[in-house]
Amino acid sequence: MTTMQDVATRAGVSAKTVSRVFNDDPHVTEDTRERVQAAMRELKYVPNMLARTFREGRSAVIGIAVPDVADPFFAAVTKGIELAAREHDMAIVVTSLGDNPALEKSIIETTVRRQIDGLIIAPIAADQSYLARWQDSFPIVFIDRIPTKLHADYFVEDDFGGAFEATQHLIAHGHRRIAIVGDSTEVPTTKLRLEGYRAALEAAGLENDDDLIALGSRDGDAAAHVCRTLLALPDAPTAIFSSNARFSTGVFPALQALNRTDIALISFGDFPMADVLQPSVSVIDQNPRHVGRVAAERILARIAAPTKRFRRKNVIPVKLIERQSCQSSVPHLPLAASQ
Amino acid sequence: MTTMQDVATRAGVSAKTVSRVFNDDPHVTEDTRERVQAAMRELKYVPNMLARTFREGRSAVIGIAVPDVADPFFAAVTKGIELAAREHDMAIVVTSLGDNPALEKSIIETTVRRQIDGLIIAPIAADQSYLARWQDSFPIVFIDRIPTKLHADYFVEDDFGGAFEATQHLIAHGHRRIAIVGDSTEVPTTKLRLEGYRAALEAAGLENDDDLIALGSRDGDAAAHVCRTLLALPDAPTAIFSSNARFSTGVFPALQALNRTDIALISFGDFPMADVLQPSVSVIDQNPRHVGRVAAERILARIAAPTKRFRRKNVIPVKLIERQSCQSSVPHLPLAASQ
DNA sequence: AAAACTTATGTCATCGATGACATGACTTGC
DNA sequence: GCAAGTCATGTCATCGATGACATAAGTTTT
Repeated sequence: MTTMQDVATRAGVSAKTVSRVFNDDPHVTEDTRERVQAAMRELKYVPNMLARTFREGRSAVIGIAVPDVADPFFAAVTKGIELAAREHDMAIVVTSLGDNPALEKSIIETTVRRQIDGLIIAPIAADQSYLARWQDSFPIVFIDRIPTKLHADYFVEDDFGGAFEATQHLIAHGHRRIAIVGDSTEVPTTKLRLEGYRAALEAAGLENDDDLIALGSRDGDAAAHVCRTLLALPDAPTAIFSSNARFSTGVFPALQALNRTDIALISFGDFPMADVLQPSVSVIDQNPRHVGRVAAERILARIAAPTKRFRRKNVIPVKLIERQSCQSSVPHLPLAASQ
Repeated sequence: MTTMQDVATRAGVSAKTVSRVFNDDPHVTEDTRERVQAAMRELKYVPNMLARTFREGRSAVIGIAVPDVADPFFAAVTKGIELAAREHDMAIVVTSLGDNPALEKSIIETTVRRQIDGLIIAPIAADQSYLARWQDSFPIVFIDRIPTKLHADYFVEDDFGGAFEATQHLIAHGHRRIAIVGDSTEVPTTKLRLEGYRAALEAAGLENDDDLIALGSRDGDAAAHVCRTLLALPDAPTAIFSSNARFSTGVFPALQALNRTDIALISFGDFPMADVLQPSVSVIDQNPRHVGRVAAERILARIAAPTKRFRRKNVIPVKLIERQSCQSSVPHLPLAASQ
């Protein structure tokens, strides 16, 4: 590793002068500048970022903590963050939190020690109060899920609105018995989506049947199982609202295996190939890349202007992408309540 | 930010003693240790990793550079690397190279300045000689594609073998006119897959029709277009070998749109939902997570034993996953050549 | 021509943790 | 009772880059 001192010796100047040349300081004669540059080239000098960032106390790194980097949703979020970060010469350190909430805190703390300049987190635990002590060291932005027991910036999708729209869409296609599948209502996101679902049913004057609320799945396979149970009910649903793309990729094959593609399906969250499945699956699109970008931009803005005030709560609108999966031939029954 | 000096002052000792307590040095009295630990707790001391790693000249970071973090294949590779790295308290810094080969070098150089301890790269450019100068600073491991103009460790899938097997599989299902779709043969991976394809045709005594070699696509959409062109040929293929999952996700919908799911399809590289499409798509599975893990383990092994010798070239076997997409009802024609 | 300023370059200290070595207190052995 | 040894703790220098300040030339002003 060539250091500035090595270059300085070679060029017959002091390390400080090399530093000046490197940083385009105008107070260097053309002659000296050229000698130093020649020395840098000969010795293939490359700055030691670690030294510089250490001195400045900042690492030019944004930490990202998501449940799973390999999940298409978070992979896309990561990409959005990366592109925005790169425009400011920032690198990203990525961590998967996994699915054990108990580990969240320690995983984050390992990341934090690296003097990151900002943290973007999609938490899995039910309490983020442990992050409070870091908040005056660097900005923290939550994505996908709102922070619990902590005040911090967040960018979440419109869970309530999206769920409402999805459910309404199913109702508009004539469905009256609509099930909701997903994980636990302890997940704030899921709770909101359930509320949106319920609100849409109520707005249409449909009754809320608890048998059709099939939450609590842990993964796609569990959702598939839940789905089979639902269809075996005496008064089975004609439509399923999957509250999360992760479960949709379990539910869809289950319907297919049962040869029940007549059951309508709508997914909160787009997923790969959803548009070419048969039937293609209608979804509420969350635009993960955009979520990543705005979260990164907020981090960067907060770094640039630490005292400026920003809107803390940010809800990103979602968009219904209509495909085929809700067009099953259900007779258009009159709604129970009048229009 | 509390420093060791702060803790030291609080506990009435020197910074060095705090360092000793922190690093479990036995030469500290129980009494002092407790006082220091109390001070650490009160001041919420957290070590400054940047200072430590700067002093040691290592950053405890593995750099990862892939064409696109959001691509499911590389997202899975990344996850594999992350899990292996975490076991050694290493973090990962992820970078997308994009699709402009001219930018590869500069993107990598920005990453390298951060004094990474190792680099895992899936290159996109046709020349990696620029990496030579880094090789004695830290280990470099190539994945997915072999290095060009550089000697370095690599872990690649069995491109030739997988392509051979895929093509053979199509032949075994009665196909005689088999097209290959993919990107440019300038990509080493694609070149090898083309060779595997050709070898399989030859082994079966089938002639090689250049009209069926439809390489050069840039993305899924281009592949879809190529696919339509192929099917419009007077003597159209009955089967398509997609040399890359990225293109399969373009080809499949194209076949579907044309209502030509009778055309057999096999993909080099599994992709999300391939198993639930109709027909489900047979693939050559590359096990990206495993690729990531072994690459990371090699980096870690090289860091631990810099002088040890390792096998540089590593070919990871691939596995044919048979699904429905090759079972189209093509009459079993006799092979042109005798068995 | 002396004072005042400008300009190129150098010296030193610093960021936080920690190795190398020093010091001083106390113990052990003969 | 004193040399040698053990142990807790401290001091200093270091990693590489760079701000603050210093110096030594040359230039302008009066």
